Order: sequence, then C-alpha cells, then structure tokens
Amino acid sequence: MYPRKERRNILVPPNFSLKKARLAQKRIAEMVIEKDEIEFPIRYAVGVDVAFLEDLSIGAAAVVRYPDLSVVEKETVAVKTVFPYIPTLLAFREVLPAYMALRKIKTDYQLVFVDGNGRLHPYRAGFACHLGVIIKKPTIGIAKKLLVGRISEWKDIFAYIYLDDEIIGAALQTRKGCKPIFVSVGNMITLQTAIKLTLAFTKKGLKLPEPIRQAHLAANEYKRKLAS
DNA sequence: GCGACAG
DNA sequence: ATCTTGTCGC
Repeated sequence: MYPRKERRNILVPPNFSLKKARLAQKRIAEMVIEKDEIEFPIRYAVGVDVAFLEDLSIGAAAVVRYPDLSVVEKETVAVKTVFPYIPTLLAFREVLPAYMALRKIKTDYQLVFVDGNGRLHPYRAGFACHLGVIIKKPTIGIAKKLLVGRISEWKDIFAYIYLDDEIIGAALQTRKGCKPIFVSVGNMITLQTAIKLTLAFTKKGLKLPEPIRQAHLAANEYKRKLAS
C-alpha cells in the first residue's frame, strides 16, 4: 500500500488517494515561484515546527528579529493528528498545525523557515513549498537528513544537492563536527538567497537557524505542559 | 524485486 | 517524530 513501517499510530484517511496527492504536489510544484520576492530589508523571520503527543499534533511558530536574532513572539496550537508520517507526504501531516500556529502570529514577518524540505523532494513539492504556496510568503526548507538527491563536491562547508542533473538544494555544515543541514527553496526565493539567509539566521556555535530552533523549543515546551 | 525514505 | 542520562569532544 504505502511505504515503510506498518506500525503507525494513525491510518491514512479512508478517502485518501495517492494519485490525487501526487497531482496536488504536481500543482504545488508548478505554483512555486523561484524568484526573490522578499520584502527587504528583513526585520523578522518566523520558524515553524510540529511535535507530536499521543493523538495530537502541536504546531509552533517563533518569530526572530534580524539581525540580533532575539525571539519576539511565540505561538502554539494543538490539533488532532489526521495523517500518518509517510516519506514524501510529510506536508499532508504537518501543514495544518503549522499553518494554524502561523496564523496566530501578530508580528509582520518577511520570511518563513520550515522544518522540512522545499524543492529537495522527488516531486519538487516538499513541506516548505506546500506551506509557502498556501500562505504566499517566502519560505525556506531546512531538513536534518537527506530525503533524496546526491551530495556533490564539498566546497568548504557547502555542497549542492543534485537530482536528475538538477540542483534542488544545498548541504550546509553550519557547525563543525556536526552533520550538515539541507537547505532548499520553499517559495518566492532563490536557492542562493535561501542559503545566505540560512547562514545569516544561524547563531555561531549552533547548528540550526534560530527561527527553527526556537520553534522546536516552543513546541516541546508546550508539549510537556500538556503532558503535565 | 529490493532498498531508501524529511518529521 | 518519539522513548531517555550521562557522557565524550571541541
């Protein structure tokens, strides 16, 4: 039926159609704008992340100010999990909680960092593209593991990721002694700009860009609050 | 057919 | 992602 792991805490909805999901991803991939349509100068960037607790999906969003990288706002939400984790279909599981957390943000942000891939996806329609097309805002995908593609030659801390002779993302060793992170275009941005901004939003000595790191912390904070 | 596979 | 304490290294 669907890929990997038969032990899931949730089943695909009875009305789910893989064919339709792929068509949706194809449309999303076509809607992605790979041009810099960002409002410069960037003053605020928000990071979104999703955590899980039993049958709940916890969406978190954290706004970071540039260039000092201090946290100015954090919002969280909890909704019932409606879709299992299936590689390449991550967005169908996480977009709703991420979108709802983002909707609570009052700060006027110019950029969104998403915990997952953008174009670094077999159909060029990862979570960051999916969310980016929905909210019509510049998004950057940040993943901690490689989903698809091949890492080319490393040039210092940098290496492009190729898939079908096409550059779909980049690996960045943001911290010495750590595995790299994988950056890719979500929407309304260029890979080059996405790389520069990722580095600009990553604190020295830390691996992840601050918006993502803070969203992750906020999600876990809210999670243990619910658990207690 | 087999293995790989974001969070 | 989640289950979990201390511990090795820069």
